[in-house]
This record gives sequence, C-alpha cells and structure tokens, in this order.
Amino acid sequence: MLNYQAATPAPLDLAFQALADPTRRVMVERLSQGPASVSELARPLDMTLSAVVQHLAVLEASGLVRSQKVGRVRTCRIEPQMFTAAERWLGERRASWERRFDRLGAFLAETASEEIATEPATSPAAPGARRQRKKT
Amino acid sequence: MLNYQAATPAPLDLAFQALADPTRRVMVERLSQGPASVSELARPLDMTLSAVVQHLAVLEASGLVRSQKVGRVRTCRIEPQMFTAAERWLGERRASWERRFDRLGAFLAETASEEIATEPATSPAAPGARRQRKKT
DNA sequence: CTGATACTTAAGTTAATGCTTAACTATCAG
DNA sequence: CTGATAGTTAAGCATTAACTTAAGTATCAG
Repeated sequence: MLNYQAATPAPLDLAFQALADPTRRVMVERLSQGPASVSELARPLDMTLSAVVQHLAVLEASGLVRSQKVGRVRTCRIEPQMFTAAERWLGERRASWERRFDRLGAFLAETASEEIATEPATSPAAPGARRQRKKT
Repeated sequence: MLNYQAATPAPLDLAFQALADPTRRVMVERLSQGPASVSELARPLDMTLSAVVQHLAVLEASGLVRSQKVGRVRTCRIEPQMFTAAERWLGERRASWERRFDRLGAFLAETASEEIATEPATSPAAPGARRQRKKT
C-alpha cells in the first residue's frame, strides 16, 4: 500500500478503514448500545479473543472507540467525535452535489423559454503532456 | 485478509473500504462538484493514469461512483444512494447512544433524591468455556 | 498459595492493496 | 493513413491486514 501522499494517515483514513470491516462494525454496533468488556465484544464473534483484541486496537487507533482497564477487565466505549467527523465528511459531499442540483434546477427553470444549447458542463481539459512516471 | 464471515462482502464493507483511501476521497470530492473524465480525475493526483483507473474501479465496485464511456472518454459521476447508506449507518449508531444518554439523564433526574446505587450497566458475563479455536 | 479469568503479546501465514511498467485498443483530428 | 489522446489490461512487487497458535501476565475467588 504505497500511498505517496502523507507519511501520517489522515484521521478519516483510519476511521473509514476501521469501519470497513464487518467484525468491527458489529463491535461498534454493540458498543453504541453501551459500554462492554473485551470478552463481551468477543462473545458473538466467531474468532479467537486474540483476533478481537486486534480489531479493538484498530478501533482505538482510529479514535472511534476508547477503553480503560479496571482490575483485569477492559471496558470499551464509543468515542462520538470521530463518528461525527465521518458523518460530516459524507454530509459535506452530499451538500456539494445537492447544491449543484439546485443550481441546475434554477438554471433550467430560468432558461426554460430562452435558448436550448446546454452542454452537461464537461470542462475543456487542456492537453498537458504527461509521461507515465510522474513522481513529483 | 481472511474474513470468515460472508463469502460476499457487504455493501458497507466496500463503501467504507473505498472511502478509506485519501486518493479515492480526493476523487470523490472532485466528483461531488460535478462529473469528470478519468484524466480530469487523474490530473491533481501524483500517480499514473493506470493507478487512477484502478482506484476508479474500486469506487465503482463499491457503488459510490458510476461511469459511462462516450467515444474515447469515460465520464464519472457520484452515485448518491450508497453515500446515503453509509451516512445512515453512522446516524443509526449515533441515535443509539444518544437514546441511551437520554434514558440515563431521565433516570438520574428521576432518582436524584431516592437511592445512590447505580452501576455503569456491566452485564454479569456468564462463564462460557471456550477453547482457543472456535471455528463453528 | 492455587486455579480460573481476562486479557496481552509475539510470531507466523495468507490474501488483499496500492502502486509501477509495459504493451494494447479504440477514438478523433488533420 | 498517421499520430496523438484517452483509456484498458496484465504482470509483478512491496506493504498491510486479518487471522491463527502459543506462551505469557495480572487480577480475583476460595
């Protein structure tokens, strides 16, 4: 996974990556109903405790989940902030194309009785010679 | 990546996985402002066209993006439905813990002058002997 | 002290990812 | 027809991810 962009993965990288796994989503679903211990999280899952601990590590690294150990049991809980961040990113994209649709609608309504030439807004795309390897 | 749960990955797996990559998010950000050709998507990205095409394939497989080819240019655009699905999943989790917070608040307000014993709701956790390998 | 519980940590294995080259296939302009 | 555009496809390679075993380390109950 050579991602030549940032040395440190962005928070959203980690969040979406964490949510991409069905096992981890099950864990998150459980936790969104209230705190739970590691074994409680593991119970419905068909894998070793060890694997669950590793999934938990991914969730914690992503900032979606937090946990603390009291005695010998580690209690895990949801960390709402990162969820909000992910939700916000999605919402912003949606807002973007919805705004565009609104403009398009307004434009169509406005020019309904004027002209008819309305290309689907494909920009000219300058030539821009580019060799195959373009490593900065 | 041995994911012993489903032979077919769930839609949300693909969607979140697709969004987990910063390059693909840049592509999505571009597309949420309007349709674009493959080369247009590639222009700001520091990688070969080939790599961009592969990222696009991931986005299409996830259902977040759709594309069609006219002549020699492929025009890509956002597919809103899958975004909504992802946003909804996040929203439902949030609703879950917010509901819980409300109940907790109500409970605290109600018993404010009665008793004081209020454990953080850690369930009893039955013994349930389990060997290390528990492959169904 | 002893044994169960509840994790932890470290390897090791396998498959999936994110790239790169390189070679090809259609358009479209002139 | 020719050359440039725009994309496609197939290998190949290094890294990461998702597990497994196996062998710990702290609690806590009795």
